Amino acid sequence: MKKSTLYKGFLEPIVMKLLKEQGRMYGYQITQEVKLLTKGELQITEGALYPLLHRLEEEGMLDTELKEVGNRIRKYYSLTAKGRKGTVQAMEELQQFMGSLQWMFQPKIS
Amino acid sequence: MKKSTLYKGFLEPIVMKLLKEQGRMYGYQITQEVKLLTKGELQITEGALYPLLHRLEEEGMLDTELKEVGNRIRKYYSLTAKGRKGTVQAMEELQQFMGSLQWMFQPKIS
DNA sequence: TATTTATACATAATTTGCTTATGCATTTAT
DNA sequence: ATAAATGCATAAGCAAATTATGTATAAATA
Repeated sequence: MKKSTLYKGFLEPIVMKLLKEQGRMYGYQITQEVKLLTKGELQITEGALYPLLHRLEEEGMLDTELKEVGNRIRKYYSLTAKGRKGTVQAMEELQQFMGSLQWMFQPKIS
Repeated sequence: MKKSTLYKGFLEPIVMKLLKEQGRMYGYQITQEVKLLTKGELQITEGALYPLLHRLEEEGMLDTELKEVGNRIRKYYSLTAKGRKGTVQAMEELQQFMGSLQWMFQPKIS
C-alpha cells in the first residue's frame, strides 16, 4: 500500500467496512475497490492484505468460500455475525480517534 | 499512548503540529497537552515520545534548549525552519489521507 | 512523617503492522 | 511473442508503537 503514506492500523477497518457494504469480495477485488474509492491514493499491497484476511478468518470475523472462475480459483470473503459486530466497533473507534484529532485541523481557538 | 488505539504514524504529526502552535515545549508537557486536547482520549507514552523527539532532533526538525527549573532539568523542544516546513507537509499528507477515507463515513451513494 | 502520586528524563525488549521481494499460475492486451 | 493484469500466497525486513524498567525530584496525602 502507498502513495500517501498508509497510517498503520487503518487497513483492518477499511477492509471490514468494505465487506460490510459490498457483502462478499475476494482479495484482488478489495485492492481494486480501495484504489477506486480513494482515486488511486491508497494502494493496498498483497503482502498486507492476505495475511490480514487470514487473521480475520482465524478470529472468526470472516467466512470464506472458494469459487472457480474460468480456470482460476477465487477466495471470497464475507463477514460473520461476529465480524459485523466487529466492524461496527472498529468504525466507532476510528471515528472517535478522528474526532479526538479535530483540534489539529481547527483554526486556533484565539 | 492509548485508550482508543493509537493508529501508528500519527504521533509525529501530532507532536510537530503542537510545537508549531505552542512554540516551545518539553516532553512531559507534550504528553499533558495532548491528553487535555483530546479529553483524555490519547495518552502518549514516554517510550514512544522521547525516542521520537530524539529522532526529530537528529533529523534537524527540532532544536533543544535545557532549562533548570527548581532542581530539575527540562529539555525544551522547538521547531527549526526545516521543522516548520516538515510540519506543513506532514499536515497536508494527513489531511489528504483523511480525505481519501471519506467514503468510509459517508452514507452509501445509493 | 511516611508513602504515594506527579513531574521529568531516558532506554531496552518486544510486538504490531506494514513494505518489499519473491513465487506460482492463468488470462488479457499489445 | 511478450508484457501486463488477474489471482493467490508467504518470507524477510523495517518502522513505530507498547510495555517494562530505571533514575531522580517535588508535591500531595494518609
